[in-house]
Amino acid sequence: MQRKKLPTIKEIAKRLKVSTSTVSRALHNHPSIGYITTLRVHKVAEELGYEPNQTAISFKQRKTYSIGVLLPNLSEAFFSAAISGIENFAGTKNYNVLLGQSLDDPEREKRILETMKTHRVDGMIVSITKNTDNYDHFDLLRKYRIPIVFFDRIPLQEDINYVACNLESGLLQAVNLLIKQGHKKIGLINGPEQLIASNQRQEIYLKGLSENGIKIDEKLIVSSTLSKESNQQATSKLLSLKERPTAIITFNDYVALDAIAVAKELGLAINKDISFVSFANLPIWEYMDNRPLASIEQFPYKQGEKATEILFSCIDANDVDTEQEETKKPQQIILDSELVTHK
Amino acid sequence: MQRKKLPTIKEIAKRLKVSTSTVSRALHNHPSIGYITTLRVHKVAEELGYEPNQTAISFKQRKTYSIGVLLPNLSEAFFSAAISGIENFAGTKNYNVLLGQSLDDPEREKRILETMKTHRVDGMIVSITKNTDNYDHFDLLRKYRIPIVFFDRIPLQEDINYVACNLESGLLQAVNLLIKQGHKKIGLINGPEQLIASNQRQEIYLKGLSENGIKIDEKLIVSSTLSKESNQQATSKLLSLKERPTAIITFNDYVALDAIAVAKELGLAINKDISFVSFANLPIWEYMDNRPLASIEQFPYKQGEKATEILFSCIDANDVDTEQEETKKPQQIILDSELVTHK
DNA sequence: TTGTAGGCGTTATCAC
DNA sequence: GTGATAACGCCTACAA
Repeated sequence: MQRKKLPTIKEIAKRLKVSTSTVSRALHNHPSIGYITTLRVHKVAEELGYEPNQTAISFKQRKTYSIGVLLPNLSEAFFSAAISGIENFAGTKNYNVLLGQSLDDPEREKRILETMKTHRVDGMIVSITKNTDNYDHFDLLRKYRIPIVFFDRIPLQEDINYVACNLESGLLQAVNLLIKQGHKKIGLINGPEQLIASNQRQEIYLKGLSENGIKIDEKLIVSSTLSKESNQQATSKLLSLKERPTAIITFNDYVALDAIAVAKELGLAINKDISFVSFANLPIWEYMDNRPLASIEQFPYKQGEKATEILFSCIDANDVDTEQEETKKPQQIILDSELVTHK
Repeated sequence: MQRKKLPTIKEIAKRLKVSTSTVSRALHNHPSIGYITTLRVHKVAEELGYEPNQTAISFKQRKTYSIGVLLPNLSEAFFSAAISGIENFAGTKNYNVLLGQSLDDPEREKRILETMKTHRVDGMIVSITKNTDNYDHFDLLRKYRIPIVFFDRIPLQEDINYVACNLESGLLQAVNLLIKQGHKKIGLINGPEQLIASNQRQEIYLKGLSENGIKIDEKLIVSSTLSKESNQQATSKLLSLKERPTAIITFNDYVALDAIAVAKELGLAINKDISFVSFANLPIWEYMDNRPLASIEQFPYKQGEKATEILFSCIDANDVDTEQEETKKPQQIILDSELVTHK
C-alpha cells in the first residue's frame, strides 16, 4: 500500500548520533549549529540522497507551495499562453501549478474547485466558465482564506482580485482605424449576452461609432454562442443584410475564422470587399492570407504572469497577519489592449 | 505564518463526545460504526463544513493523488491537446495534475523534475526536451519508485513505459499518396538529428521511396533546428536545387507553415507547383488556403489519455506489491498515425 | 460498537 | 550548541 521509504532526517540523526532537531537545523544552516556538525549533516544527507518530504512540510506548515489554475479550456491558444505565463512565474518562486479545466461546464468547475480546496492549494487563479452564474463556490474558498485571482473571464462581483484587459483602448483604435479607412457600416459579431465581455464589447463599439458621428444600426449587431454553426449563422445574417457591412468586428479569433470562411464562400474578397477585426491575436494569423485587418491583442501570457504576481502578494499577506481580518483592498489590474495591424 | 484553522475530526469528536477514531471511521462509513453514530458524525461534519485535510492524508498515506506532467511547451497545440487529455482522464480518477514546462531547456527539465519529486507526485508523464541527452534524473525517480510514462518525445532507453505514435502507418500512406499523384522528387525537411523522431521519419521516408522504386537523392533530405529561420533556410535549400522537389514532407506543422510561406514567396502555387505533407495536424489548417495536401495525425489528446491510463496502472501496481522488486514489464503503447487529407 | 495509542516527517519551543 | 518533546490531522492496529 505504501511506497518505498525514503531517507528522513531521523536516519541522518541516527547515523550521526545526534538529535533530529540538530539535523533539521543543520540542514537549514541555522546559525546555532556548529560548523562541523552542519558540515557532517550535509555530508550524510548527500550520501543518503536525502530530500525533504514536502508532504510532511506542507502538512506541518499548512502551506503546500502550490497554486491552482482553473481555466475553461487548455486547447485554446489564449489560455495555453496564459498558463504558460503562470507556470513560468510560479516556477521562479518555487511554486507548483495544479491544473484544471472546466471545459465551460459549471459543474465541472465546481468539482475541480473542490479538489483544489481539498488539496489545500495556497491560492487560485481562475477564468470562469461562460455559463457560471453562481459564485458561491468561489466565496467559500475566500472564507477559507484561499486567495483567488480571476483573470480574463471575471465574475460580476466587487471585492475580488482580478487581472483583465481593457478592451476600450484596442477596440476604439480599431473602430477609428476602420472609419479612417472609409468604412461606414461596421458590424459586430458578439458573444453570448450573459458574458460580461460581450457587454463591454458592445458598449465600446457603440461609443466608438458615436464618437465618430456614425449612426447606430441595430441590425449590424448580432451575437453568437461561439459554436462554429452559430458563428457561421451570425455571419450570414450580417452579410445578407441589404445594408451589408463593409467591416466586421468579431468577438474573438475563432469567430473571425468562421466569419472569414463564410465571407469567402460568398465570393467576397477579404480586406477588400470586407474587412475584419478580431480580439485575441492568434499566433498563426501571420501565416494566413485571409486574415483580419487587425487584431486587438490582449496579452494572455502577460495577464497570466500578472495574475500570478497578484496571487503571490495575497498569499504573502495571508502569511504575515495571522489573525487580522482581511482589510486589504482587492487588487484589480487592467492591462491595456493594443491594436496590432497585420502588415 | 499559518493560515486559519479549518475544522478537523478532532473538533467533530469533541462536539459529539466520541473519539477521533470513531469519527474517522464514521466519515468513511465503516461498517463497524453504528448507524446512528455515523449519521450524527456526518451531520456535525456538514455543519462545521468539515473537509478532510488532504495534506495530512497525503502525508500519512505517502500518496498525494497527484501526477506530474512535464512538457516542452504548452503553447504548442500538440502539447496543449495532450495535456487536455491527461487532465481529463486524471480527473475521472480524482487525481490532480501538477504541471511543468521545460521550454526545451534540459536544466529546467531537471529542476522541475526535482520539485515534482519533492512534492511526492504519485507518478509522472513526460515528454522530453529536444536537447535531453542524459537520463539520470529520470532514473532517479524510478529508483524512488515514482513511475514515469513518456510520451511522444521518448528517451533512447529500453525498459521504459511510453506512449508514442507509429509514424510508419501515416508516413507510408503519405509517400504512397504522393507517388500515386505522380510526384517523383519528394523532399524531406527533418528535425534535429539527435531527436529519435527525426531518425524515424527519415528511415520510413527512405523505406517508402524504396518500396515504390524511387531512387534516393540525398540532397532531398535537409534538416532544421525547428527555429523559424532554420525552417526557412532548409526550405530554401530544397527549393533552390536544380532538381527541385515537387513535394515536401515536413517534420511538423510549424515547419510546414514556414516552408509554405517560403514557397509562396518564391511564387510557387501550393498544391500545384509544390505539395506539402506534414505531421501533427493543427486544427487550424481547415481555415487556411495554402495548406498541406495532407497531415499525418498523431492524436495528441488520445496519447495523453493513454499515457495517463498506463501511469495509473503503474501506480496501482506500486500500491499492491508493497515490497516486491519491479518485475513488471514496461508498457509500451504505439498508436497508429493516420493520414488525413485536407479536402 | 467504540476507545486508546502510536506513528507518518518535520519544525518549533523549551530546556540544558 | 544541542537535545527532548510536542504538535500538525489523520488513520489503524489493538484493546476493551
